[in-house]
Amino acid sequence: MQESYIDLRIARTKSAIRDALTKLIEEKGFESLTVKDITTRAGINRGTFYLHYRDKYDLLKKCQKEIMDDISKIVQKGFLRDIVSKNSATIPFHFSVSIFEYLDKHGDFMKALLGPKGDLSFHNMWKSVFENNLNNFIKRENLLVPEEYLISYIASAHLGVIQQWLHNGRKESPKEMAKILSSINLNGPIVAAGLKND
Amino acid sequence: MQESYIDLRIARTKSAIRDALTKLIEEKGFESLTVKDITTRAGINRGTFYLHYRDKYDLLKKCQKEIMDDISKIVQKGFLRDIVSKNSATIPFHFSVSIFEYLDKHGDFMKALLGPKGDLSFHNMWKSVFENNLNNFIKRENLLVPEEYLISYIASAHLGVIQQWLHNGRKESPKEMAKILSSINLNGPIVAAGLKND
DNA sequence: AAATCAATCAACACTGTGTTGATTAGAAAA
DNA sequence: TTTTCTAATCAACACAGTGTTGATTGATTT
Repeated sequence: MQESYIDLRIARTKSAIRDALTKLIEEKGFESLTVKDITTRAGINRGTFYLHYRDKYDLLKKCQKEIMDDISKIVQKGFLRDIVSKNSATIPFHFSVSIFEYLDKHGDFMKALLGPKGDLSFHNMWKSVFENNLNNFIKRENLLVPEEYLISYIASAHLGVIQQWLHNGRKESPKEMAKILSSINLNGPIVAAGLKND
Repeated sequence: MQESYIDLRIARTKSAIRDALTKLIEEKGFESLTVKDITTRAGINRGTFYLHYRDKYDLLKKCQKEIMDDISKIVQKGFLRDIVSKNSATIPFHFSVSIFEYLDKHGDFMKALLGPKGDLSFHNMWKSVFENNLNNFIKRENLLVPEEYLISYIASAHLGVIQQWLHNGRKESPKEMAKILSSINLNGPIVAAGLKND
């Protein structure tokens, strides 16, 4: 079996483009960077960029799609496991760990895109992932507050913690982070803040 | 006392520009819109725009600064009240109501800027407001989780609920929204979701 | 009614875009 | 190795939007 479906030149060019993209997003933010910036940084001709991507938005979209496809697989795995275990009393801990492990693996790119100069639509994709997941676990009969606000609350909170973790340089392990999240979720932020002895 | 410090023509032009900005952000997002778009929509000459703003970023910055100045005043008022009442056991309810009332008053602009096609730096400004406020209320001795993650969690969660509320057309009253937030904060999201009887 | 100054308009150079066609060079296949 | 591909290069193009200029118009103020 021949493995040479990809030309080495293409692989080199593409990874140079994506490395340049990651760095430039952190430096000046996605909207401020130009195709010229990317190709200069990547050390390739500007025309070459257009052989692979329609424009900088197309590049970003393709990078993000790869990420979200991976995440879908992780979500599916977690979903199957939960069907088996039938334990939906808490936001699944193992799913949470898997997510942090994935984020860790793609740390630089994630930090750039989920950071303060990142891409808002990518933020929203992540929120949607959490929102969809929450829909599978919420018991609609017992809600103390409107479902939509509860879901927004949790999804945004989780994204916020992830962003903070990426910003801090990912010092805590994925397991530690999952524990922190589940601790706040279970006790509630007020108890976690030590403002109420429950 | 003469009130005519501002020329009517300037006032008209500026409000036309800001109305156009609000609508265009909702339609195509801030980054995609051009100065030409704004002036065409506002019915003014493109050159006129540059008499008032350096570029579209300057316009956005000035709009946002007005908002954040107002918010600072609201925060200060709340802070003074809390010094008097000494009741810091909960995230202050009245502060929360004031914020929702302010957001309601500037609903269209807020929805545009805090929405999915809005401006990330404005999102971050709001998060900072919440984070700074939380720093005044957290008891650092009793924390169950690292302070920074707890703060990120709450700040992001609150912004998320606000965004959802703006997106939904602000159907609930500011008081209702403040109640919803404090309910989740006090009980914790898991209890609020009916997944644990506490 | 006169003075003031915001707004208009046309023209300018400049930067980045996306596409073209001819050429070069490096990877794959013989 | 040599030959064959084809990715990458390069220069040139029209086009969009930018930010600035100087002369002119006209609404508002005094």
